[in-house]
Amino acid sequence: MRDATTRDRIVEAADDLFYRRGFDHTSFADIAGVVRISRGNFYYHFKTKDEILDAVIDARLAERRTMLARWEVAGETPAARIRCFIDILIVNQAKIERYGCPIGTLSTELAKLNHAAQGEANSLFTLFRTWLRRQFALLGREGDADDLAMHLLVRSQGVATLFNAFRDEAFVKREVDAMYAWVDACARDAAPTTH
Amino acid sequence: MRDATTRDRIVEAADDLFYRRGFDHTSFADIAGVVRISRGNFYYHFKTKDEILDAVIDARLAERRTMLARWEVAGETPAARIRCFIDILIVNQAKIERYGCPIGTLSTELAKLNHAAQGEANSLFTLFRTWLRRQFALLGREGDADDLAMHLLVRSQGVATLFNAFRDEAFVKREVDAMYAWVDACARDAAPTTH
DNA sequence: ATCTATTTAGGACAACTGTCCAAATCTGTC
DNA sequence: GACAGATTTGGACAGTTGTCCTAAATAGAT
Repeated sequence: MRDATTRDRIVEAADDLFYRRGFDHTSFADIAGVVRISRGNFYYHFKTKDEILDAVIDARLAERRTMLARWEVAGETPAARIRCFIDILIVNQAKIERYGCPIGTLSTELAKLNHAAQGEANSLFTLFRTWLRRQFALLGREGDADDLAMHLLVRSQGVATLFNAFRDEAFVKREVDAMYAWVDACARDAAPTTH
Repeated sequence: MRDATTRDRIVEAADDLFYRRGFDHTSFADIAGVVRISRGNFYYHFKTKDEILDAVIDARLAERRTMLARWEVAGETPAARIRCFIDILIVNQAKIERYGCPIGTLSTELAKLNHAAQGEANSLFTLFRTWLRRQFALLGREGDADDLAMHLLVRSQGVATLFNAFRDEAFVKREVDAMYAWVDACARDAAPTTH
């Protein structure tokens, strides 16, 4: 806790490598090579590889939390905030094309490894799910806000997976536009001021 | 090619283990344990682990091809055939809940490993994409058949990923019903016999 | 300048990895 | 029953893995 720079650099490098190569396929040697540190030095900061994973998940949680908070204070409408979420697919296009969604691919990998940190990793999903649910509720869809949140997660995850496979930017644009239209339709259905 | 039983048993066991644990995390020892074979025997049937992966992908391609052909001869409408695809999420519910989609998770893993067989694995996606595209065209949506096919892949992939994370059967049922309704709407939009 | 606690380096350790080989075993034919 | 080819065995191999320990280096306070 005293000198956090080395520990933070380890977490930062592990975060990046876990994303790009996967948790299991990233070795201590890989991380050490990036941080320029002795392999044996890890044990001082983390007792096991799983502890590094926990720290990486915590870092991702904190980062996404501040990102969501930033979207809140913008003073925009709930629909505009939801569009910020959809825009992740555009903003992070290059990385998603190569490595997929950082949250979805980690969750998938840990499920296959039957890893103890599955629940921790899924709390990343839950963070977005809860945030989206609140936005849909503010939109006037209190009744099915959670279903709508899950539906949007479904579509963003699916787009990320297939973009990673086919690497077709036009496909992403089409799907993002369709998600925009879907959010607008959600808002329209909520306001009973029909023609 | 002469005596295929041992080779086939290796491919079958590898197929299962690659799905449940992932390709990278499955060792020769794991497969040998299932097939009850000496570790050294692999080299007689396959020179490298990558050759086993190729054989597994070929086996999956053949299996899915016959499955799609079976859905064709049923004499059903294109919409009914598309529903067969959606029903995979219900029929294979237990496995998808534990291990995700066999095609999507393999594609994702090989992308992270930057593996040479990425293209081979993606041909599994292409198989379904092409088949769905044909069904949507038969439905009268020649113009955007491929977009509709990709959209359905998006949603099934997203549902598989999030089902694997949250393990909520009611969520799958909701999303499958929504996909049913979406297919019906596609058919309705195609036939210009509006009210 | 000395002492103490923190941090790092370098390597030992056993287990496991994919690959590869020589010897043994099995199988079917003459 | 002997032979030849196909199949399998068990282990060698060099490399990598996560873990762990001890000694050295560093930094800060006195």
